[in-house]
Amino acid sequence: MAYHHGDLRRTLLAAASEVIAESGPAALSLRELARRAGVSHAAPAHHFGDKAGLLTALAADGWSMLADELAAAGPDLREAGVAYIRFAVGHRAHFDVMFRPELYHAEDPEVAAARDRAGESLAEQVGAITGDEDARAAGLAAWSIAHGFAALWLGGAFPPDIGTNAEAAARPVLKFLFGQG
Amino acid sequence: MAYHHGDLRRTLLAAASEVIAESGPAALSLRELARRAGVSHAAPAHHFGDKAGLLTALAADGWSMLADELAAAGPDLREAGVAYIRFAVGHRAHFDVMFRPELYHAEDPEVAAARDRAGESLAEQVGAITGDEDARAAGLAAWSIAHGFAALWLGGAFPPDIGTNAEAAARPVLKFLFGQG
DNA sequence: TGTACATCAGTGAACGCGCGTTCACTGATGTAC
DNA sequence: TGTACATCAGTGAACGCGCGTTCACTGATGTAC
Repeated sequence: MAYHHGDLRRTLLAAASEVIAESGPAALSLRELARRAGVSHAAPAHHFGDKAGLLTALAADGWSMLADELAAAGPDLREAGVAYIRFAVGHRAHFDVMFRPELYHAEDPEVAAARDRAGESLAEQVGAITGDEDARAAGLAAWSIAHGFAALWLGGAFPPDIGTNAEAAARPVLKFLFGQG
Repeated sequence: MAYHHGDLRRTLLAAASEVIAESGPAALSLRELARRAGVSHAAPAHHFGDKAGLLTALAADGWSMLADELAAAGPDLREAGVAYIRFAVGHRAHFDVMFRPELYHAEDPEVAAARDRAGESLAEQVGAITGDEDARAAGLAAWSIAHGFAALWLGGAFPPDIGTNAEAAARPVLKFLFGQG
């Protein structure tokens, strides 16, 4: 192992994802990340300042990826819901952290920009299918159902016979909200 | 202060609710609870065995209260959604813990019984408004939207202009799901 | 091509802290007689 | 009414642990000349 790791920042973020996906953000310690990266225990602080700094980087990445996936889903609100759930299941650690603003610097400019970008995607998709009157309630409903499904799925709250494919399980549920069309 | 507290178990659970509502379950320590209850630091372990034991008691209380509130909402599914959200906002600590089964003994018989009771309430309410065909998807949709709204509300994810009354904000959202009737 | 130097990524020893758990104990309560 | 005894709620000292943070340092890299 060279003295200079070369890509330690990215390696530490990947290790953090693993730990959080396995045991939640509470179980995260900088020393554990250092151990996983094969690096001295003081190295993570060198890159991120402190634990909140590392989680801020993770949250920023998460909001940014979510914004990309929502934009890629196109104007179909139901597809956006599926994309939201796919993101949550596929990037569990990011999803977990993003919605715990008390764990990171939520007002960090990079985080705020990515979060706003995700919000705008959703707003456009909602606007495309509703009148202005119902737009707000429809947007909250769409967000709530996708978020709730993802959270309950990740928490293992659904009965076991729902299977292991979140996307397939989600489609009929989202269909119920947005009609059969 | 008498040597025998008299109601320490209940006092410790109440203190745990406060701490969790303020800072999340990760911030909970038995020693902090003992401090709040004005009792020696070893006393909580005496009552609950360990931290997971205390959270198990909290989860059991939570599922039981939720089951009661769902039953009290009557056969109207939309009212059940409102009751679910009211419970989450009013008993934030219980709600937080209930859906983190990794933190407590989720297979504890008392927990399982209360959780099943809540599930049966929901199933009855869903059955009352849908054919059998859609019952499953409708049930998951109803649970998802109520749970998602509650989680996003508690996480402070909604825009500030949504106000401070969760129940009032939730009604038009739930209406969007279950029709205008 | 070679040397000097600045920069900065990562080290490792040291610190103090709060935690969970253990365990022999003490004091209050209630019951038997 | 009084005494003996069992029970159990709560004590407090002690332990070892992993953590975050600090700080003087060392080794690798890149650039100027």
